[in-house]
Amino acid sequence: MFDEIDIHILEILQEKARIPNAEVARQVGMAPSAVLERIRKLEERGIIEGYEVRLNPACFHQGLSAFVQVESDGAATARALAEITSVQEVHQVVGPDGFLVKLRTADHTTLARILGEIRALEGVRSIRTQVVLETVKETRRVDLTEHNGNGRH
Amino acid sequence: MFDEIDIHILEILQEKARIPNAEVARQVGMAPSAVLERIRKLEERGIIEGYEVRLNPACFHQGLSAFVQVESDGAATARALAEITSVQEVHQVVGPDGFLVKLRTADHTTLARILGEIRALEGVRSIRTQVVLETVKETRRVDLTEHNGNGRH
DNA sequence: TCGGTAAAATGAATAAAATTCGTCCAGAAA
DNA sequence: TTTCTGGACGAATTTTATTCATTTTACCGA
Repeated sequence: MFDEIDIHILEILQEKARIPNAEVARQVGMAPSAVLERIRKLEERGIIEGYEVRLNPACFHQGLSAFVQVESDGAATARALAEITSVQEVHQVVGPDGFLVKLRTADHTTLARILGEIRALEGVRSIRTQVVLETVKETRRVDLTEHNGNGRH
Repeated sequence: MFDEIDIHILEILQEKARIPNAEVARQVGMAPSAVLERIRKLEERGIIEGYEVRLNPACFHQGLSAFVQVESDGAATARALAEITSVQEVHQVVGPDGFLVKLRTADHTTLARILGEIRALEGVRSIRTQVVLETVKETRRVDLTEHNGNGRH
C-alpha cells in the first residue's frame, strides 16, 4: 500500500500540512515532481482524506465540550444527531447506551438547548451527559511509527 | 478579533487547507498579499493553530475505536494517559468517572493490552470501556456561520 | 544471467504562486 | 485640519508547482 518514503511524507504533512511541496521534497531528499506524484497517489487511494486548518475553538465561542450517552437504536437517530451542528462526533457503541455523542457549544445555556433537542429526537429513550472540565489531550494524529519497518502493506 | 473576511478565509481553509493562497485571494476577492497578511495574523494570534492532513485510520491498522471512562483523580493520571500513543483524547469530566479517554487501536488484542495498561496506572480505581461499532460522524470543524454578522469579536 | 517491461525518479522548462516592499487610502486621534 | 495608523494594492523578484521527455530501478520470465 505504501512504503517508508510515503510514511515520511505523511509524517511531515501531519505536522505541517500547508508547507510547500518543494520543502517536503527537500526533507525526504527527492525531486519535487516525484513527491508530488506520491502525494497525488496517496490522495487517489483515499489514504489522505484531506487537509484541514486547526482552529482554536475558544476563539469562536465554542469553549464548552460535553459527551452524551444517547440510549436509542436505529440509524435514523444517528443521522438526526449527526445533523445538529454542535454535534462533532456520533459513535455507535456496543451496549445499551446506543450512541456516544461529542458536543461543542458556546456555554451552558446552549448546551441545555442542544440536550433538549437530543432528548426530543424520536427513538431516544434517555440520555446521560458528561460535561468536560478540561481537555488534557486532543489529537487525531495517526501513529505512523509502526509502519517504518515494513516496505509493503 | 476578526471580521467577515477573516471568517471567509477560515471557511475556505477549513474546507481545503492546502489550496494556494492565490486561490483563496481569488475567492475572497482580494490581493494575494493582503490575504497572506491576514492569514499570518490569524496564525500569530493563535486563532489558527495549525494545518494538518486528515488520514484514513483504517489504512494504518487503526480501525478500532473505544471510549474509556477512567475513575480516578489527580493530574498525574491524566498525564500518564496522555502519554499512551493509542490515546487520542483525554478529557476531565464532571462527576465520579474522572476522565473520559478516546482510544484508537488496530484490533481487540491491542485494545485489551492498552486497557490493561490503563488499569495498571497509579490512582486508577476502575475503568469502563465502550467499544465503537461504527462512527457515524467525526468532525472537528468549528461552526463559523454564527460569526458572519458581527464585525468585531 | 540476461533481456524485457513497468513503475518510479530525475531534471529541465514553463506557468503559477509566494513573498517583499513602496505607495496609497480611509478612518481615528490630536 | 493635520497627523498617525492599519490595511490593501500592485509591481517586482524569488520560489514553487506542474508537465513531460528521459533515465533509472526493480522485478519477472526465459
